[in-house]
Amino acid sequence: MTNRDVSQSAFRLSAPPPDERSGLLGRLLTLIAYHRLGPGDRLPGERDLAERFGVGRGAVREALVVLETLRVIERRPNSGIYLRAVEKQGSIEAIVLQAELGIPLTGAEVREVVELRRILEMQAMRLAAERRHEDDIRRLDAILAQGAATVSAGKNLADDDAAFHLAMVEATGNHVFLRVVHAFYLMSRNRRRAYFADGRRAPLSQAQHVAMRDAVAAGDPDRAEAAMGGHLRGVESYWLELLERRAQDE
Amino acid sequence: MTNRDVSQSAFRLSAPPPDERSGLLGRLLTLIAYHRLGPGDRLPGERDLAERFGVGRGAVREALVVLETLRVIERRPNSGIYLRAVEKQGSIEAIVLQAELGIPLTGAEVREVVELRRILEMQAMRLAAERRHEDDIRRLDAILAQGAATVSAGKNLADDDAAFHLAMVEATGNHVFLRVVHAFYLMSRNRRRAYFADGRRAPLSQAQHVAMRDAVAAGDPDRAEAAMGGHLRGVESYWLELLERRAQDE
DNA sequence: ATACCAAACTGGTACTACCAGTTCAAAGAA
DNA sequence: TTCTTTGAACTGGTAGTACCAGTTTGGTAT
Repeated sequence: MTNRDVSQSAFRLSAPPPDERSGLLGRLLTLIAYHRLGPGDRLPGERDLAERFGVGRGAVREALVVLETLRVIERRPNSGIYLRAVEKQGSIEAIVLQAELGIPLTGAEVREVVELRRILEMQAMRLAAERRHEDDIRRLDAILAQGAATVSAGKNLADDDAAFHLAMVEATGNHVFLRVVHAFYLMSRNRRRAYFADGRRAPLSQAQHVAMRDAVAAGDPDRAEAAMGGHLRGVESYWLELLERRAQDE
Repeated sequence: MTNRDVSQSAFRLSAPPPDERSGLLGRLLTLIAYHRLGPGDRLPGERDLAERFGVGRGAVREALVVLETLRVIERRPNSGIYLRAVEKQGSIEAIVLQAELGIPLTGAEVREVVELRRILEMQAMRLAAERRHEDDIRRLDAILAQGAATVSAGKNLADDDAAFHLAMVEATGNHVFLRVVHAFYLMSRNRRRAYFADGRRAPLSQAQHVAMRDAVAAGDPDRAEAAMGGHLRGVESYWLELLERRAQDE
């Protein structure tokens, strides 16, 4: 790439999946990254942005509303648009958005997500084992059956895997809990698909899932937690190894 | 300014308007509640909503964009606007929005938030005690000093309390963790202020906070976790008693 | 009863116009 | 020169219009 202007960002190069950051939101984040804007910095005005991106002002405003909702920016009437301390004040959904736009998580974020996921899911297993109802077990079984079909067909288990883990959290009966974990699965969908691209991993996951289901059905929190712990160890090692590989590439 | 760390803290809990539901967002949610709309149901068209609320279509669209990013609704081009399974698929920030609009949490939500908060903060204390740096301890001390001043002045400790707990999570070094807990504190700010409206609670909280700070500074995860556990027990009992009182009123 | 088609309606988008504040630099007063 | 004033330019907030390209729907012809 030789030519470099604002619209052709250097940011795109660092994104392994050139997942068409064509959307206005992506282009806005690209602009922020390109100009190295930090907390407190002021963005161009709405009219300026609209002209720069070749879209209407309404479209720009809608994108800005999203970023404001996610606590990425702050819009001060009659003054301007300002960046907030993203890494501290941003919402969890902001990371989800980031993932949807094809912006990969930073190394630090990956480690943090992995750590938090473990905390949440380990506790979820305890609660699920203590409180599970028949409906929960039936839902788990249905997902496992679906997963078995997916494995047989040689398809990607990623979504069935997510459904299983989310159903486990749902079995805690805590919907707020479910929302939080759901956000984590939304932000890591691409990585999960990549993980299961290696077909050998799916059967192992399925087997571990079955063990987890049984522990929960038996109402054994300790066994359930241990099963989840072992399951997560395998997944986490993949994520962290991937980080090391990425670090060596640079 | 000596306590610049505190006042210039990244956490702005001073919220948007705790105002009535005068905003378009609140009116939209009111409409949804009034018509008893559930998952899958279709909302009136944008033009209809605009006329109904006496605002421009652009304003309606911006409100809808917010609800869509929070996964409350789904907008299908050339078809309509549909409600999603809020309690399962909605984002955590949707609850924050709800709180900002003055819509109280349901009893189930309160119990779930309390439970999840305990899980998160107990683990946060362990990690904080293991990893705390000097900066973290200094930040905690600054917040405690600020809190002491607040108590002396007889003011409401709510925001200092939140700042302390968030600083604890920040001491884990996990920013994603911080984001999640931050959302919890955003959604419960009003309740926290009500809690500290009884001035007798502030000194107790301060004392417990000091104990927690010491345990973390000493690098003792078990003591830190236990201190947080005791602290939370008191707070939780207030929340749950409040629920019983509310239930009896009905 | 079925197949078909056109009108009505939908969200997506651009553009214009106006308001009410903020910002800031130039003009004026000390 | 230094400080004050003031006004023009600019800002986000909002309403309104027009058009596009699909979906939905109801009535017509088969």
